[in-house]
Amino acid sequence: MSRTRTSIVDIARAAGVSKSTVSLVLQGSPLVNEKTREKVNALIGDLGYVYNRGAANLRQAKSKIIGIVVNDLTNSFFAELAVGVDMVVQSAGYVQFLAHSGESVDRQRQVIASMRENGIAGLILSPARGTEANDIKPLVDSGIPVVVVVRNLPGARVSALLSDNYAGAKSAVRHLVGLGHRRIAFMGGFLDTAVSADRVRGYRDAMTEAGIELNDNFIIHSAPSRAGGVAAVERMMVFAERPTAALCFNDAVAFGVCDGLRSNGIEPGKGFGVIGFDDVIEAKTAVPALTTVSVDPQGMGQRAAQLLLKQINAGQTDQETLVTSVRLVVRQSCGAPVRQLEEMA
Amino acid sequence: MSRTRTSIVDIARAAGVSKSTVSLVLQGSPLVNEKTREKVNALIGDLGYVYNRGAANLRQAKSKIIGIVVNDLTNSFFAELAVGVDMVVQSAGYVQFLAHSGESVDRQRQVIASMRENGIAGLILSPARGTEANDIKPLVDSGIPVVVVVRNLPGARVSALLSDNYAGAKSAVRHLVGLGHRRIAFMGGFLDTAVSADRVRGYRDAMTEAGIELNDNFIIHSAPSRAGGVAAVERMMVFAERPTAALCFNDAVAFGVCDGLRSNGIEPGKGFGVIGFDDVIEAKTAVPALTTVSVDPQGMGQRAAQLLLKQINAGQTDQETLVTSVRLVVRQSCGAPVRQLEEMA
DNA sequence: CTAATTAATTGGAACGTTCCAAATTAGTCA
DNA sequence: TGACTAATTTGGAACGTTCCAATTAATTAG
Repeated sequence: MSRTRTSIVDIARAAGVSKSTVSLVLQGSPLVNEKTREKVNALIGDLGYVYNRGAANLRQAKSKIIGIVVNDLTNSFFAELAVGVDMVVQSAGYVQFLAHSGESVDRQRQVIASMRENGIAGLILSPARGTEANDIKPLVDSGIPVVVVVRNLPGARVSALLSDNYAGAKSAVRHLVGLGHRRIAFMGGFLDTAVSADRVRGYRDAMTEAGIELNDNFIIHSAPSRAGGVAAVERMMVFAERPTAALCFNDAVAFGVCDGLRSNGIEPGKGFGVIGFDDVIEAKTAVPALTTVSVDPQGMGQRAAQLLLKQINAGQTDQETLVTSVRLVVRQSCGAPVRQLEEMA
Repeated sequence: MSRTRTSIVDIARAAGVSKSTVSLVLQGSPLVNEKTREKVNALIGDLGYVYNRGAANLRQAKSKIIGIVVNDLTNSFFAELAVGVDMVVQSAGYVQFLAHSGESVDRQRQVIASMRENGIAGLILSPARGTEANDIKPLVDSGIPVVVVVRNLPGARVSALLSDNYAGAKSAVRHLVGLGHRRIAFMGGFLDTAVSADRVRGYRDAMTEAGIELNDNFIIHSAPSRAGGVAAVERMMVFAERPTAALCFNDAVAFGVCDGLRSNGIEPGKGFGVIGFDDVIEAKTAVPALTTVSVDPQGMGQRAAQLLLKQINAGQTDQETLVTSVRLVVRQSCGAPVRQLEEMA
């Protein structure tokens, strides 16, 4: 309602002191006398003053905004990741600009440009499919720290936080083999992302390692979503010799596979072993509880944020690539005897 | 890497023109000569100039940032809502500050304060449980438009966008009654939110309307999550006379109920009718596909954003409360004969 | 060719903060 | 008390934009 927002000079005038002093109070400087500090703080409350961070940034060129753009917020993996980032970012006194690229490189470029204009101090990026190092080059050239998560961006001079997809896939397949499965499928995802490629590679290597002949039909690509999982099962059902278990590209696909199996009269975890990837929250409570390779999206978000903050504070932009290890969480869907390998949270 | 970011005067100097002219070009003013415009634009590209929106806001006091805070990003309902908001906000040239309150009123207060400092032009708020009108009073008093979504905030002078929970619950129960059910439960959610209260009220009224005696045991409160759904079923199983169908607080609970039923040897949609609420994306592809009251979170986000933008542009803050109607989407989980009432997308 | 228009351009003030060097006040010691 | 030091306080000058009034250049009319 107020014609013009009350500024630092308004409270300075009211307190009978200079704007510089008020500024000092605002920054909690020890230089200022206790009595004046109190007077100023009281006035700040009374006059309903709100700090203008924009003006401050203008002068000191260090904002308290960090940007995060994810390729698909609708996927709970990324939503959790964003929550993880938010937690640490917020408690470090920063605020988070979140945008969703919807897997569109164009849109991603737009939002990154927009974030730049708004003066972000750093960026966490889960790149849209098809993103190239060049897309973020101007940003990194300008010296703004960038941390890439989940999907790598080869050639870009940025830090990256990835999960060990290869090892995760391998251990999942080994576990299925250990349960006696030989005809094991890989379901969901396309080969257009490094994540997918790594998981498939892990699957392949584990199979050959176990002395099982690879059957290319058993790698069934489909959308990395619940619907994609259903579709993969449909395609599998026409095979003469069907798989007895599947490693899925992610948990969403795995849930879809369970759905698909059931509508074909097969009970997941009984007639067919299913393993997912990511360990989203629903994995634990689903029926049957999903055996999955735990990536801990929220923790990943936290680590990404910490890494970014470190770089922001350090000033220098020495890139580092962290591959976080993953672990297989055995629950019911793979058909393991329950007594075995209980999850240790 | 550049010592200091290149500004409007840098390109002015390079182009041999005044900073005012460059500013004019930036705003696409028709006042400037075509030739100079080209020259300036070229320089802008070459020198890697990036617009400083903060400085501009300082002068013109209208930012292009809109804030959105949701109580739980992890719930896909809210994630989709945020995506909806993002879509229209982004195409209107705004950018979105998104924060997640995690149902904590304190944190919510913090992030709203932070957003204010950063000069948001408006706020979309899905309030944390326990939020009061007073919590956002300073914000609305300062003249910043606020749109409250999903949960109302009685007493606050803000616009609200709610869904007709009462009518939705009623129509769901009527449908179950029409299928011949008499012992119908309401599962999930607590009575601490208006949303929950409205849905329960709709359930009660529809029951009495149908001449069915209310059994308070059949209202089974639990966490509004998948795990809560499982828990509700467990509690139900000990009843001597069990319900034959349930209306669930939301889709997450409904999925949990399906899980719980199955682990008790009951097949959802066959032995027991299940109806959810919200219509999140997974509802369609789940097995059995979930009959649910469609709220269309993404569309709701879009409408909320449009409403907010309207208020921002109009300047005046005349509050309006919109109750959007909902519709029952009949799929498999309620046990309806498939031929009946097919979904019309 | 001059005056009157119209089209382009331009300085400087302003926005709300921080920073710096300098000034003021208070406090201490001989 | 006077000189010296420590503790506070304070004017500007920045920061990068927009806005306004005013100036200059180009065009047209008479």
